[in-house]
Amino acid sequence: MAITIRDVAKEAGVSAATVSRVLNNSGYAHEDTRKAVLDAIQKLNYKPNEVARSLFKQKSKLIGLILPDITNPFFPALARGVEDHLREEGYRLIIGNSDEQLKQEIDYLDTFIQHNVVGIIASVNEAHSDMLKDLKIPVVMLDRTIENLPAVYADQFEGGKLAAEKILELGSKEITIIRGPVEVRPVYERFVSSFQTLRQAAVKINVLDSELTFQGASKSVKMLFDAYPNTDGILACNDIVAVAVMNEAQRAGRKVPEDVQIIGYDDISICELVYPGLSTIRQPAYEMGAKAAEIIIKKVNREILPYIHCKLPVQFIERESTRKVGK
Amino acid sequence: MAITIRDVAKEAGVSAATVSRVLNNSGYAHEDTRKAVLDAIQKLNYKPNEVARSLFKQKSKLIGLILPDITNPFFPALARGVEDHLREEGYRLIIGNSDEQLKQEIDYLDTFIQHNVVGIIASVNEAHSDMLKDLKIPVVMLDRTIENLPAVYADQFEGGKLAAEKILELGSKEITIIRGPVEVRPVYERFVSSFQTLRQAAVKINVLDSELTFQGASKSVKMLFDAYPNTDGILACNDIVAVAVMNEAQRAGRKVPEDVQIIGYDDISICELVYPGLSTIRQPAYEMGAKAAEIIIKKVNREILPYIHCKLPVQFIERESTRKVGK
DNA sequence: CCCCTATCTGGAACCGGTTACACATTTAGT
DNA sequence: ACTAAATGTGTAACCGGTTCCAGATAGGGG
Repeated sequence: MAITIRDVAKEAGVSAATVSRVLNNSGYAHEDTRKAVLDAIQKLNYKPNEVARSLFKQKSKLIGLILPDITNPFFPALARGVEDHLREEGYRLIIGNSDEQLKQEIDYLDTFIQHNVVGIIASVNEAHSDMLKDLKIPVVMLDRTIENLPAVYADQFEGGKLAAEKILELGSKEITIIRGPVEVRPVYERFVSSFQTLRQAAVKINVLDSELTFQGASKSVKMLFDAYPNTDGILACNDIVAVAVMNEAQRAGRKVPEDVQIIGYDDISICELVYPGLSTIRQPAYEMGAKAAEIIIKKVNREILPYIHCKLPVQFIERESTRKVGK
Repeated sequence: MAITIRDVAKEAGVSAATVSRVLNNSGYAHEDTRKAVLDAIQKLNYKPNEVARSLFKQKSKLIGLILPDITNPFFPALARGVEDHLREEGYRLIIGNSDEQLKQEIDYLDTFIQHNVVGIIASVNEAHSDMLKDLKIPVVMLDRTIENLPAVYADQFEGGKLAAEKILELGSKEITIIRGPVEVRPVYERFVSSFQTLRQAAVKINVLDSELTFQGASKSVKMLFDAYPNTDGILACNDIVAVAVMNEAQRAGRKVPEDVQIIGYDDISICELVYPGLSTIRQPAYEMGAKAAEIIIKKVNREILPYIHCKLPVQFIERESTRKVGK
């Protein structure tokens, strides 16, 4: 059906082997021959079949990406970072949403391998590490970490600490931490770090649990101000929860940031769109994705890499849900 | 390296052809043989190589998806709908963000085909239709339409009309429509429909242009209330712009919905998280994605489909950025 | 002018599946 | 019991590239 390398060979009056050599710049090819082949390729609009290539070479131009849920606004930025960087190098992305389910992760992993992907970028729970352990292709963890695997992630410890320090510095006295699911490692870490930092200060601390999703967040947050009527500072486990809290605060007639300050986590795009703008801890999601892509490509090319952990810095983004520094 | 069909054949004491027949339930296979093969597969944990299969059969288990930008919150829902439905049927997704750029669309399209994808789901501008016209594999348009290609999309005409009718019904007298980029067809259609509906009423109409992105929205909307100080109703081209408008309204000291009502478009997840909750026109994004996946699978299986256009209904979601009906 | 090497090219095997076909063995029908 | 049809299995070719190897030609040095 489609144009094959033998069609090109015939058109150029050479053998398939020669076309292949011209195509890959491998071995010798006389200048005239090369030109004839290139012309034939042009004329027939030939595009080599990646599948055949992949079968013989035992390696494709595909990278598999496993993410918890692309519907959670933190992950599209990661994915975009990965994809943009990968594209420049000629790689394509097969993507799978796992919903944090081991079964789905394994399912995608298996089929990725069946498709000869040359590398895997995964954002999965450490408890599921077994499936990634003895793969014959490189794996890079993204956002999450698993022992002995290279990883790109943001500094949760610093992030949690930073959020706590800021809210203390800005004068909150009874602080409620909204803790996300403890199974999600980075979310748990930022909680622990915030908690420890707050504990060293003379403030009251409340802890409330919440899902990370849109649906879960509004529910968990409903009773917040009934349960802790005197809370005047809130550290949310992510921006979605923070926005839900802001919503609830306004509903409860509390002014943000005058009555209650709120700090989110992630710095997803909506932060600067909501009113008041949401102060937050920024994770450089796009850069994390791009970095993971960069590492996986190096690994695929068998470059030897000195480091295996790439911890990116977070920063406090001041908007309007916290009081102005120095006020 | 990996286990091949011949390894399984040797283990089971049969030929590769027999293993293949058992695997695919094609041709005959004695019950004992079948069992021996299945045992061998189990024992060796054999997973057939999709690449080899794809090469011979000239068709893979891959579908290509081209979206403008996964970072825009409307698209992840689409993608998720596609993926979830595809997964159930054993298909995987190669994904590409185009940023509406023809060059990138073509680039992805070409490589998708090189990878033997069996179908394409695309959300691209009608002006770029040429590249999709004479493909030998099925194409389904998603969110956008192109003549003569099957498409799944939401009813923009109805959506634009609905938004206009609602805001009239709820009493706004000077209505500002924020028009998105006119090149983006569905966005333009909803504008036209709103505009036409409003024109039949005795109200003043303003039109303001804006990008659809987070970055663009806040900028475009900055001068809104200076330019149209008497506007008391706003129809935004999407929810992001609507949220930016809400932000700006509150910043300008105008109460929503008392002083100014706002209706968004899309019903992305943040709508119910912001304060006040954003009334909007809901497009069933997840369902659209799932439907597109369903159609592409049927097409791949050479089912003959009676319809080629699947227009899904939109609905008005009432939240708090509009006054209560009947008040 | 000869030999050695560098350059150039095609044939054939290979990657790991699938399937057409040939051949062998059952099973069934009369 | 004898043939015809149904069942069961292996061999080999094929999908579209890549690469090893052998053979051919050209170029360079002595």
